[in-house]
Amino acid sequence: MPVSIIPPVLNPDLRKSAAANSAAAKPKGAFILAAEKAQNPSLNYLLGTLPAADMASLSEHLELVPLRLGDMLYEPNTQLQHAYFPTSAIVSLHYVTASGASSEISGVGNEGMVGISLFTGGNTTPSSAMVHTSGYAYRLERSQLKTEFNRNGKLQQILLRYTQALITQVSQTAACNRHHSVEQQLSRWLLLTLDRITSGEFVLTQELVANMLGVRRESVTAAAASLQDIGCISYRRGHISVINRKDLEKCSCECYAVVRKETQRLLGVS
Amino acid sequence: MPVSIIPPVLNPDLRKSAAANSAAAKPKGAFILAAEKAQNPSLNYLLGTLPAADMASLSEHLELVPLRLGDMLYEPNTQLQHAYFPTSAIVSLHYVTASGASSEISGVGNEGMVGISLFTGGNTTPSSAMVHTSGYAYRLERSQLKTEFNRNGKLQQILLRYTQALITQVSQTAACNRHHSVEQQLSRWLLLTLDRITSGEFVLTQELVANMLGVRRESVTAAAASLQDIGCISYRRGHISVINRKDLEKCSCECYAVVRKETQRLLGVS
DNA sequence: TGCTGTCTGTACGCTACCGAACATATGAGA
DNA sequence: TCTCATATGTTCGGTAGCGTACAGACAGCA
Repeated sequence: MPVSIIPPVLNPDLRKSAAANSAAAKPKGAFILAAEKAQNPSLNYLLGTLPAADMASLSEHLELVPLRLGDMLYEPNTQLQHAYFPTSAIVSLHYVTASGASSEISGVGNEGMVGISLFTGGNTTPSSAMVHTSGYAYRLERSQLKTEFNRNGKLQQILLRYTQALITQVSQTAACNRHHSVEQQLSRWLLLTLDRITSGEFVLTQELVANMLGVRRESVTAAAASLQDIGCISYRRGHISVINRKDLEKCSCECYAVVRKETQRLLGVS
Repeated sequence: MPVSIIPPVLNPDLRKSAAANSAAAKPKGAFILAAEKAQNPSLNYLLGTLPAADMASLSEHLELVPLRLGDMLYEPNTQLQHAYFPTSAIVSLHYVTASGASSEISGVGNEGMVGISLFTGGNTTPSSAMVHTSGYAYRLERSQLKTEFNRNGKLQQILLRYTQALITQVSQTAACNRHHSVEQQLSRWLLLTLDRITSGEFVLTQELVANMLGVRRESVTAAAASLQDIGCISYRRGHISVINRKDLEKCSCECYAVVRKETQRLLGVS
């Protein structure tokens, strides 16, 4: 039953103080994607919807940090110190069972935020947050987030809406885990992830995807081979590319469409 | 694949105006449980935590309604008109797939509220809310809930904490659906439901439980028989009784304990 | 008391997915 | 260019849960 998870990477950048705000512009972060454009908070949809005035007061507290594959943003029942607003990174919220098996609860990309529990008041959760696609995120200190949230402005409004979008995604994951095949779930996962990146190609192994879905690596291999035969995707060692998005949507269960539609409706984005 | 759901019951009580506030004391509601004590908003934990002052302003807007097995409190993508705070009723939030199969996303009893999306701002959800244990709930009109929530008082605080508890339960359902056996899931579901009632006996069919878990009725029959053999539960046509709670906890996966612990931590109850 | 609808028990073949073991092939780094 | 860690391919038996079908048994009601 135990499914091996990527060994957590200690990303020294994540330990730096806010003083080292420009760290991301230095080599340590630059390796992630050389061609990546200069980062900007508004690349995150939640931050992007804030009026200029709100953003002005917030921006001095936002710290750009590079997130790398395997970085743990939080672990079960440990106090979160920051909320993360991904711009190009993608984070997986997942739960690891007592027997060591894992499964993703929800993904978080540039449409969302990691650290809901900071403003709901719980501060910790039984789940973990792991980076599965390297990139950048802006982070905000715990106390700052709480302060901003309690201003009852646009940030509170959009975070509450995002919370509902998150609940929708988690709910859909629950139903999907119950009723849909691995191939359908793989299609759903690829589509949801595709919506969070710009490139159309994923840099990840089938083993990692298997951990996300909570299935065996072999099951992912079989499903991926099937999708490749149909011509939806193509893949090679450590890479997956979506070739035909329309066909991939046909291979997915409705869960993808439900989540996407709700996310668009609630946040006005995708 | 299609799993038949109980045909939605049109509960005339739910259509009455606030003027018929005392409806619950009349025969229509009385049948539910003759021995049931007079209802009181503080039987719901969320309402129960409110300071007297907050409660005073709220209580005039709270309407006691009887909820009966099969009542639908909301359906996918339709505007909610009320938030419900169960006292003795239990509601199932569930999703019905495109092929007609259903599975529970979370249960809501006297520890919670049905209608989160009213204050998050979405107003609708892709899921449904169906009563699976008859009883009572206090309800609050949509606009009243929003007004109260935006006061930024204790109600907002406790609702945000409840939202996190809900996310925990949904997340755990997702992981449980992926990794645990029907017998473990049945045990978890019975325990969670047991925490929401006072009697120790459930009035429900195996078919209904199967719809909740999203599995076949026969799978529930087998799991229930197994639990009965062990001596955890006993059941007869339309009734399930928990005989030995400790043993039932041993038959459950850790998901029950995780949800219960988090609920207690976040709400200080259950 | 007897009828009847509904709830529960049982059986059968089937399929998807699991667990384990091992073969092959890729590509990053020496 | 070669090496080797690691990613992917393949196989095989096992099993949990599904879909279907039907039998028995309970309980509400006439």
